[in-house]
Amino acid sequence: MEQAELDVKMRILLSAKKLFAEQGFEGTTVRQICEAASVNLALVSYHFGGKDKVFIALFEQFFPGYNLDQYQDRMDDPVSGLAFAIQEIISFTLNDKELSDIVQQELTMRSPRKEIVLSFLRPVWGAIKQLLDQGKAQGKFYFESSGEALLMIMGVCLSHKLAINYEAQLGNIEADPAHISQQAIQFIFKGIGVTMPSE
Amino acid sequence: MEQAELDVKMRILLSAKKLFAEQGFEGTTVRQICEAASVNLALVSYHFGGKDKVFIALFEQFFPGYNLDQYQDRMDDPVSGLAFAIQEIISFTLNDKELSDIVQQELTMRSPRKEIVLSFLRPVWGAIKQLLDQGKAQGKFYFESSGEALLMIMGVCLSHKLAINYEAQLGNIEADPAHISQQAIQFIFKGIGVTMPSE
DNA sequence: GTCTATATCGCGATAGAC
DNA sequence: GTCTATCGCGATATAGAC
Repeated sequence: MEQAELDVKMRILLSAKKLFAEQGFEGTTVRQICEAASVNLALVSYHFGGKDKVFIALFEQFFPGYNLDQYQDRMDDPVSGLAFAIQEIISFTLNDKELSDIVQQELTMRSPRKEIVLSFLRPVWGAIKQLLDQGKAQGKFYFESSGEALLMIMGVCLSHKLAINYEAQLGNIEADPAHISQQAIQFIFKGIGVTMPSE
Repeated sequence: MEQAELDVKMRILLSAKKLFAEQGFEGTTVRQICEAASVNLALVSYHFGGKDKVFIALFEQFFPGYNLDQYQDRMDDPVSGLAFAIQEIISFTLNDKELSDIVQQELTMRSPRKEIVLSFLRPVWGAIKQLLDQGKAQGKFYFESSGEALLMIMGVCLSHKLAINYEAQLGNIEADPAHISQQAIQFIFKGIGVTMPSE
């Protein structure tokens, strides 16, 4: 009956992810999670050991586990490596909007869960910072400080998530992932003085 | 004794702002607010009518009430107007980090408080969108869609708030408001193809 | 206006039957 | 592994003394 167990655990995780994203961790009750998952109230504690543990399990289960080394060959050149990384990040934020909403929520407060989230994020941004430093050393990027450039890049990568709040104001915005990545890469490359690679 | 009343109300508001920013609205209790404000537990209900009303009062009290028309003359030229607006927004997010953290939290979830927050934000971004459209019409800005450009600008304006999470990784970042605005304006202007105005 | 005391509720967690 | 029933706590809000 291991299939059954995985099934219940997964249903809890998926419901929790959805509800945490919509209402925040504190704003979500175990009762809501269990109702949404069609699961008995006691099973969150039984399977995970409490609401906090569900949060951790969420990231272990759904945060993309790259292993950025796996893409080492594509990361060799700073320019195409940066383009690839930006596209991967935007792809993740579009693919799992719930988890990336949770990330954003937790990062803006001093929650006890912040360190968990950061432990998953740091390697990703670290790899990009490295690309920026390499690119600058090779004379391919133009900025004063790679830390500041990285911040702006983070902002642009996350900006499309703001769109949902301003739909009426923004006019018709293309929702296609490839297009969004493309726009972001263009904007960022202009910002750091790179001419677009010819694919 | 009106001075005393204002004093208690203000102490409640300031404590609530701080705690909401740190812990989120749902993660903060009325008890915590009252303790931080050195005020009796019953006074939040007495003066504001409940925790939710405190949230609304927060924005009415602390959200910068411009009246962007007030700066109409500085907004006449799209280029200098945009630079001015970016600087004002970053200035606000640096000046009241708590309120801008609250904004960011509420925007990522479907909270009942979201509409309140948006009603304060929409005029600001609307004015900037107008600048973008004007600038494009005058051949001063280069982007495909003003909606998409606005999103990236939002992202860059908010990006410096991410810095606190990655201090160790970013290296030494200049914290001076003028410098942060300057960097953001430069990056954005490059992104939309504007050469820096000579002050 | 401010306090204490308390009503009422909903939370997370668990004991124990099945 | 799943259920019901419930414990114990802490939440918001308020009644009523001062």
